[in-house]
Order: sequence, then C-alpha cells, then structure tokens
Amino acid sequence: MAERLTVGVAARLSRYLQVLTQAKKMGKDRISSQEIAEYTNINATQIRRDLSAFGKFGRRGVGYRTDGLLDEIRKILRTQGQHNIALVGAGRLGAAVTSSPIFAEHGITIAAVFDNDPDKIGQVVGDLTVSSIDDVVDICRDRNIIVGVLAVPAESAQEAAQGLVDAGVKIILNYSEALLDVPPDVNVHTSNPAVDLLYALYFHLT
Amino acid sequence: MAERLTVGVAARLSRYLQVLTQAKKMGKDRISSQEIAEYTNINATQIRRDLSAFGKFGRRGVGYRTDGLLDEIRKILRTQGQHNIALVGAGRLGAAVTSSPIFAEHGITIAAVFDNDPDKIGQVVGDLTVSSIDDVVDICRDRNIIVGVLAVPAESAQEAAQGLVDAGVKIILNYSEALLDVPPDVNVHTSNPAVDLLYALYFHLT
DNA sequence: CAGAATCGTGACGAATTGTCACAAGCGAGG
DNA sequence: CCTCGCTTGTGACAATTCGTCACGATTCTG
Repeated sequence: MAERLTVGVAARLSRYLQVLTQAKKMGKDRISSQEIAEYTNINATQIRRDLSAFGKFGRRGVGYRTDGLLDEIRKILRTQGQHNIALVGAGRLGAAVTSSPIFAEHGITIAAVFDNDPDKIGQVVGDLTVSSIDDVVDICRDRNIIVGVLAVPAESAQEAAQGLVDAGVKIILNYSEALLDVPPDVNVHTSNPAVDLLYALYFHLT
Repeated sequence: MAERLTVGVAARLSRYLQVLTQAKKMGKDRISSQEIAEYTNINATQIRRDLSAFGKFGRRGVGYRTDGLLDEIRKILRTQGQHNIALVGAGRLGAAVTSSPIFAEHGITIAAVFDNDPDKIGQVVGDLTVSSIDDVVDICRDRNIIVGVLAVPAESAQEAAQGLVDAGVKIILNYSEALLDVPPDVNVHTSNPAVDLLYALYFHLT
C-alpha cells in the first residue's frame, strides 16, 4: 500500500476514476471490468489486475460497486478531500475553466484567479475576484496552493509560470502552447489539443 | 515508411512536433536530442532512435535543423497540409478555442461552429457564423469534415456527439466530462483537466 | 589539427503489457 | 435446492517496449 505506483498504473487508475465518476452520475451503481474496458480501450484483464493489486474490490458474477470503487481508487491515488488551486488568466479560457463543473466534481476548488490586465483585476468571475498577478506569491503561500492552471496567451506563459514557481507552486497545468522553463522539482503538464488531434488523425489515416 | 507506427512512437512524435513548433517560434534553427529530452522528459537516446528509424535527419556534432525535422515528422505522421474541423459549442470554451492560435499553428482550420442555443445561432465568432446544430450533417458532409471538437456541457455532449457521428465525423475531441457512446469506427479523445491534475498530484504527494 | 559536441546504432536486461486459461464466488430462475 | 451464466481474481508465459551503456562516425570551433 505504501509502494509508489508506476506511471502506467497511475495513468490507468486516473482513467478509471473518470469513467466511474460519470457512471455514478448516470445512476449506475454497479460496473464490470468489461464496461470500463469499453470506455477506456484498456484490456479488461488488465483492469482487474490493476485493481486486485490493492485489494479485492469486486464481487464475482456481479462486478464492482461504482461508489465503493471510486473511493478505493481515490484512496490509492491519495487524492481524497479538497484541493485548492490557482488559475492564472481571466480571459476566455479562464472563464471557461471557472464556469466548468469539471474541477469541483473531483474535489478541486479554484481558490484564486489572477491576471495581469488592469482592466480585469477586481472583476468578479464566478464567486471569485480577479487578483493582480503581482500578488500571486502572497496569496498562494497564504492559501497553501501548490497547483496552478495556466490559461494565458503563449507570450505571457513563461512570466506567469515564474510567478507560480516563486509562489511555491509545484504542479502547473499549461494550456498555452508555450514551453516552460521551470526548476526540476516543478511538474509541468502541457495540454495541446491541436497536437492531440494530429496524433488521432494519424491513426485514422492509416 | 508504409508501416503503421505503434501507439508509443506516434505519441512521442507528437510531443516532438509540439516542442519543435515552439522552438521554431523562438527562433531556434537547430536543436539537439538532449534539448528535446529536457522538454519532453523522454530519453535522448530514445528520441534519436525514434527519428533515425525514418531516416538520417540530424548532423553529428550539430543536432537537427528545427525546420527540417518539423517537416519530416509531419511527413511521418502524414498530417501535412490543412485540415478542416468542426466546433460544437459557442459558449465560453468554444470562444476560447476559436480565439486561440493553437490550432492554426498546426495547420488546423476551424471551418464551422455549431450550437443549439437559438440566441447564439447567427452570432459571429472570429470570422465564422454560428450555425444551428441541426445543420451539422449538411455542413460537415459538404466540407468533408471528419474531425469535431466538443465544447458543450456534459448534458448536451451525447446528443452533439451523435450529430457529429451522423455527419460522418470520425474523430471527436471531447472537452466535456461525459462518456460518449459512439460506433467503433469513431475515435473519441476525452480531455479531463481535473483527472490529469489528480494524476499529477499523486506523484507530487509521494 | 585537437577537442568537444552530437548523431546513429548495436546489444542487452528490465519492465510492462497482452493473452489465454481457469477456479471460485455470486445471482437468477426454475 | 440445483444448475447455469456471468464476473472476478490470478497464474503462467510470450511479446513488446523501454532504459541504459557503449562507441564509432561526423561536424564545428578555435
């Protein structure tokens, strides 16, 4: 239980988390490894093996209880409870992020919003007031925030990332196409829909 | 050259594409496997091996020409030229997508925007007019669109996806948290920032 | 010309994954 | 109560992928 998961296992568990969350919302109280396999394109045997490595969560002939499995996976990933994150960028993408239920659904709360545009500072998005990027260090330290989401244009990305790093943020979700230079102890996840699309396109064309 | 790439290789080539695109924008005309490795966390030897499987693109003692390597990878992935895609959802996320340069940078053009809200239909976003989702079949078939981006709330996602499928779309980028039921010949890529975040969080906590 | 940098590539072990198989447990239906 | 179908948990093993070390070949710099 105290062992560190491999990257592959953790990635798959995350997928299961996503499927289970939705299955629960759809009112399914039970789900089989085969059903999860259909939504994730992960081998059903592999799924059972992944799960059984941490305990016997399922019932033979029946499947897994959606609720119970959700809790178990959250325990395994140690991501139960609430997590506060900071959002940088109050533009269109930032607005989309704050108005999406996708974070709240997984126990993630957007606890602060920053921007460098004087016109946007002080504006209210959702139930938060946009703060100046100059205050990122004080506010993040104060609220113990270690995760930041970058929703800024590529030109401002590096500067914004540096602010987050200075504020003690260790995980950055980068929605700009910029490459970020950060210290080795900071983890950057860059999401580029266009590249994902080209990747998908390759498999369609062949 | 005619061989189908494995999933792993194609995924890595996509990462290289992303790095090279940015490196080019930053004015770098040469790049080494070591530099790519730093941005992608992929082993430098692995990178050289991936590339050399398709030809000798680099120059010893120098590195790779950014431009040339970009072209070669595009050739390998067969994603050169322009690609038209459809966007469903003219809300905040849709607006963010249309205003982002991230697609255009990779030769992807948003050729149509759809929504089911009568108030939004007819509005102009960027240089496109929002069409009714009811017209998705006609318009997509007409423009030979096989890729769709879903930027709608989870409640509308399945319905919108069905519209795209009916229109002949084979690749769907799903930005909602919904699970989609589609025919087996349609490829769905779901992007869930919250789940990605929990995944990253696990590795930080251990 | 010497030296540093970098690619291309072989070899090999380690880790991961896919696959088949099957016993054991569970529920439904008669 | 008994049988049948479904599903999990798990072993065994092959296939694939990946990381690592090594090293010759090539190119640029000074």
